[in-house]
Amino acid sequence: MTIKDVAQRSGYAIGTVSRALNGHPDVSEEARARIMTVVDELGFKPNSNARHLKQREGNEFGIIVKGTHNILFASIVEELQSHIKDLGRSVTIHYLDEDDDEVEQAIQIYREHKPLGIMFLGGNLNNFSRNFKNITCPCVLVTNRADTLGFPNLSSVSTDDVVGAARAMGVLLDAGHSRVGIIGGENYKIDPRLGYNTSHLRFIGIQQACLQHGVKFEPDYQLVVSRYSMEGGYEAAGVLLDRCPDMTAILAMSDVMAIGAMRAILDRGLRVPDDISIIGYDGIEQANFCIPRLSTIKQNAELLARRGVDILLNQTENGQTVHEIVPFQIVNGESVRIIEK
Amino acid sequence: MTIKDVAQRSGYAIGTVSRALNGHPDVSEEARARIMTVVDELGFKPNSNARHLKQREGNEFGIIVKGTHNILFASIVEELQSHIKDLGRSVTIHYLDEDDDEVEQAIQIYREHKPLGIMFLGGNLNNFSRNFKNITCPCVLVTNRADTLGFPNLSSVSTDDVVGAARAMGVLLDAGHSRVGIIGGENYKIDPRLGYNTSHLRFIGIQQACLQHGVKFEPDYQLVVSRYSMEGGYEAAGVLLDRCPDMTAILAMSDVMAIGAMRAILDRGLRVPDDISIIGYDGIEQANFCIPRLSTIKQNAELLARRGVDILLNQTENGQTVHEIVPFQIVNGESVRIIEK
DNA sequence: CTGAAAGCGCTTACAG
DNA sequence: CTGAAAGCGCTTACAG
Repeated sequence: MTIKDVAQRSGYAIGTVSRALNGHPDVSEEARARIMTVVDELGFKPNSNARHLKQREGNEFGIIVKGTHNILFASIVEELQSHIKDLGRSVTIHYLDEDDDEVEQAIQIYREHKPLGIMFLGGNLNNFSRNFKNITCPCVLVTNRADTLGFPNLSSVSTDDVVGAARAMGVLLDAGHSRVGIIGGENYKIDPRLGYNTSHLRFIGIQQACLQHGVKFEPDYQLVVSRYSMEGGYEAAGVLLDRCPDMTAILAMSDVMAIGAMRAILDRGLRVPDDISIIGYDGIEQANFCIPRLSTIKQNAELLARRGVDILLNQTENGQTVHEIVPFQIVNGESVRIIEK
Repeated sequence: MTIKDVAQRSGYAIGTVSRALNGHPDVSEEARARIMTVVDELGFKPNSNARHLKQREGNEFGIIVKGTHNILFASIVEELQSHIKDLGRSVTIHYLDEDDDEVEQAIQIYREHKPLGIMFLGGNLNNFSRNFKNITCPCVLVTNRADTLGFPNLSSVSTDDVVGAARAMGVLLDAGHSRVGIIGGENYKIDPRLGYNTSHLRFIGIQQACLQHGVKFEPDYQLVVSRYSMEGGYEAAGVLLDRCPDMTAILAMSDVMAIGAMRAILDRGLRVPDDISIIGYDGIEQANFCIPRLSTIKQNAELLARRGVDILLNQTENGQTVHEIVPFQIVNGESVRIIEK
């Protein structure tokens, strides 16, 4: 079943069928109606390989999601989809492995789909700086800053991770916790001119908060690095509990790690927040279903998505890139105890 | 950058380049080496649109995942990927919306990718019975039974949902709970000759367990239908708590619903399991990090995946379909209390 | 408004 | 073992 069958059956040439199918204006109402009838009768669906192979410019947006397990991304994707649909545009979502090179994949997608624009959910600045020059359509990086990269077609919209982490730490310090364990992601090396990765930014925020509060910060002692998962958080909390007996609180750089940490604390016979307070980061749905409810820094998924779409659309029209910061919200759950001084 | 560039630079014809690229045997070592060098130099990647357009048979498997939010599926996908890679095969994963027609999508993928075989993660029997006849490559449906459909190229591997749910209910009944609330998914209508959907099978299992234990089962009173989400479980539990004041336990047809229900119970000032016991279904990672740990029926993701791959590979070789049942495991968490009689 | 034809980047019989 | 050529199913100038 190809466009040829539709042409034959409708009595028009395949070129006309193609034009009708793609909503070109230069097709008579009569032809359009006849062709559409046949398309319905036959249940014809165009072969997207052929279409993409020939088309010089697609009419869809692309979303590249780094990591299928990232719950925050999942909710941003959902918002993204609905916003794009609201605006009458369509979109294809590409899920990548956590450790795939998202820019390399994007180059492939760019060649093969010629999207109107690409949204990246999560990204590694190293990958961008190395290869992004090969992509020339409008793009926006969501949840990471891209201003330091200086590409003329790459916008970004993100939460200020330095300030967010500083506020998270501030919550604990204000509550009287001066011995705080940190569960963080890895601060992988980036050329400092490119900026920092998310974990590193949050690290800086924590450092700043300690400085402001006049509290000593000893990463070698207080910080344990782990994967962004419940299991990772569980293990890291175990290490911290062993290493820092005087610790009264834990800051986890993501909610999933915090949830793992909570379980580890309980398994040691301690209680949250009575013995150990805990604060997470991201504000995923699950944080609100935890027992006790998790205090956290909630990234505004809805706004990140909406601004991401608007920025990208705007960029396709006038070529202007922007690097926007979206506000976060401090969620006071039940996992932080105020210490009497 | 196309295969033409590689041909030009290597001094071979594009046909030879194509054969070298695809590992055909009839290429001299010399040509292969030279071509591969050029491919590396140029960083050439074949255009998959062109490849798929022309190729009469792809060399990859396809996985179609129904629902991006399904945590059980996510872990099965992970296992699936690694098993397929272990066997030296490659695979493309297609994520679908919860309410997309997975068979219609599969037909499109089948036409455009010509996969060696397709694995479905989750599926609606109605969709299969309506359209699956258009797919003729080997397929396997994972987590649902497909034996009643009788397609000659569709295997299945699943957990016995009737027995699983009966055991879940049995756990509660054995513990002395006779007033049990059920949080279930919708039993949508299927032609009974086709079998039942997952929620319905679990419903039947619960019914059977009650019968066996000589306990009355009144769906209209005891059962609340909801979405498979924490929020859904939360709301459903609220309804049950209002409606059934003498209820001492809840069975949720999925862990995520159970987690939502736990939070709802706490928000009413009740405790798990002291006031209300709860058991889930699926055995997702998160169940083990809950506070209290969730008792549940754990589907064996690793085995479902491994058998799924083996069955599909076997089917590609000898055309035989099988419908396999994989054992589950009862996880005794901390969420079920034994009532003194 | 419509048709005929070129061509997108590959793969694959077919010769040699 | 290698090359020349046909063709996959579309889109898109180009005529008319």
